[in-house]
Amino acid sequence: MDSVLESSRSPSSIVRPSLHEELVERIQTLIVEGTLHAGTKIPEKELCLQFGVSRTPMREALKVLAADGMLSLEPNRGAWVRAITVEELAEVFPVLAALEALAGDLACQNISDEEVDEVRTAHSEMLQHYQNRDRAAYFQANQRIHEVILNAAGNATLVAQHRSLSKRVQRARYLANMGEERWHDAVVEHEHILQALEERQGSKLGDLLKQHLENKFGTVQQWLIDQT
Amino acid sequence: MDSVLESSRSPSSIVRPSLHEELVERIQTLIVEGTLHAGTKIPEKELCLQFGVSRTPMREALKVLAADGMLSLEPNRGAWVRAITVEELAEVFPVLAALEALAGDLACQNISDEEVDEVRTAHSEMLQHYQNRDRAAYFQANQRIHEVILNAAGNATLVAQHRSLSKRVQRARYLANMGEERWHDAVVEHEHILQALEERQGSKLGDLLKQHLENKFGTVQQWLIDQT
DNA sequence: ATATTGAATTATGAATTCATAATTAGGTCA
DNA sequence: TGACCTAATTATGAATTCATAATTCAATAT
Repeated sequence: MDSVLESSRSPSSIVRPSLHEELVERIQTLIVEGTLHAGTKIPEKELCLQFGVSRTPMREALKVLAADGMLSLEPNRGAWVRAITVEELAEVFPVLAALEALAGDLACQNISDEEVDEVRTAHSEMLQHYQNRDRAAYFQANQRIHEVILNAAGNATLVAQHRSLSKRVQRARYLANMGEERWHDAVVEHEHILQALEERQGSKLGDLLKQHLENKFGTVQQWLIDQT
Repeated sequence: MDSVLESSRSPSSIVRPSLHEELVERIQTLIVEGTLHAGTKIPEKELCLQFGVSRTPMREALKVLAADGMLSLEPNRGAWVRAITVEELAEVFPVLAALEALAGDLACQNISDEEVDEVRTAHSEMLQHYQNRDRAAYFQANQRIHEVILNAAGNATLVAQHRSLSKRVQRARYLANMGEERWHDAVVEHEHILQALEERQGSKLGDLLKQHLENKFGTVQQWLIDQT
C-alpha cells in the first residue's frame, strides 16, 4: 500500500527513503511491468543480489507488499506474485468504481481551471492516439486523465486507496486490448466525462466514471478468461 | 492493511501465523484500545520484551502497520502512533461512506434471510441499549450491524479496504460520544437502514448508510476539535 | 520404468551482531 | 542559573548468523 503519510520534520529535509520503501517501489514496478509475473515465486536471493541489499530490508518490503495484496506469503515457502483471478477482478472493479465515482464528485468541487485544461489536453492527445490506433500511447493519456481527476479530488486517502487497488489490476488492464467497438464506445464515454467535468457536474461525472470503469471491467474480464 | 489473501494449500492445513502477522494484530489492538496512544512513540524494545520476540519480526510488523497508515516511521527516529487530525478525518469519512454505500447496495443483492435476521437481532439489542443509555453496549451492537451488512456484500476486497480505513478512525469514533439529540437521530436512521435492508432496496440502503456515516462524521469531528 | 525413501542441499523465519544516527547527560563558560 | 558544547549512551537500520522447514536428488525397492 502507498502510505498516506508525509512526515518530514523540517520543510525541506533531505528525503532519504529507507531501503525497504525503495524496494517496495522497485518490486512493484517489476510486477506491474511483468518482469516478475503472476503465479511465480519471488526470487528473494536474486533480488537481494540485484539490488545490493541484505535479506532484512528485502523481507520487510515483501511483508508490506503482501499486506497490500500484491504478493502472497506462503509460510516457509516464500513469497509468490499473486495471480489475479476472475473472482478477484470482479471484487476489485466495483470498489475501484465506487472510489472513482467519489473522486469525480469531489473533483468537481475542487478542480482548478488549470487542472481542467490538463484533462482537456490529455483528452485531445488521447483522441489523436485513438485515430492512430496507438494503444500504448492511448493507455497513457487515458491514465493521465484519470490521475488528474483523482488528484483534483484533493483527498490523499482516496488517492492512496485507489492506487493500492489499481495496482492489483493494472497489468491485466494494460494487457487487455479493447475490441474496435468497445474502444469506440470508450472514447465516446470520455467525451461525456470531459463535458461533465467542464460543467462541474459532480454527481453526473461520478456516475459516468463508475459506468466507464464497469464497462472496462467487461473487457478485462473477457481477456482474463481467454488467458485460461 | 488486512490481507485479502487466504493461501493455505491443503484444506485444513495447520495455520501457524508468522510472528509478524501476530504482532500486527496485537499492536493494532494496543493502538485501538488506547494502550499505545496517538502521537506517542512506539516502545520497540519494550514491546519485543513483552511479546518475547526479537526486533526482526517486530520491525516487519511496524513496516506493515506504517504502510497501512496506523503508524508513521520517522527515519532514524522510530515508529510513532499516528495522531488522527481533523483533516485526515475529513478525508477518511467520505471514502468510508462510499465503501459502505457500495456494501449496502451489494448486500441487498446477496444477503440471506438468516443474515437479515442477524441484523434484526442486533438492531433490537441496540434499541435496548439505547433505552438504557448503555453507550458501550450500543456501540458494539451497532458495529455488529454494519459488520454483517459489510460481510453480506460478499466482497472480500471491499471488506479489507473498509477495515483498513475503519481502524484509523475507530478510536475517535468510539470515544466521541453523541449528544442526546444526535443519538436519537442515529437510532431513527438505523430504523430506516433496517427497513431498506429487509426490502432489499440496495440503492436506498447505500444512500442511507452513506448519510448515516456522514452524520457520524459531524459528531466525531466536533469531538476531535474539542480535544484541542 | 516408476514410486519411495532418506540424506544433502537450499530457503525461510527469526535472533543476533554491527555501524551509524539520534538522544541524553555531564561539564564548561557566560 | 542557563545556554552551549562535547562525550557517553541509546536506538535505529541493516547485515549476518543460526535453527528449522522445505526441496532436491540419488539410491533403493517394487
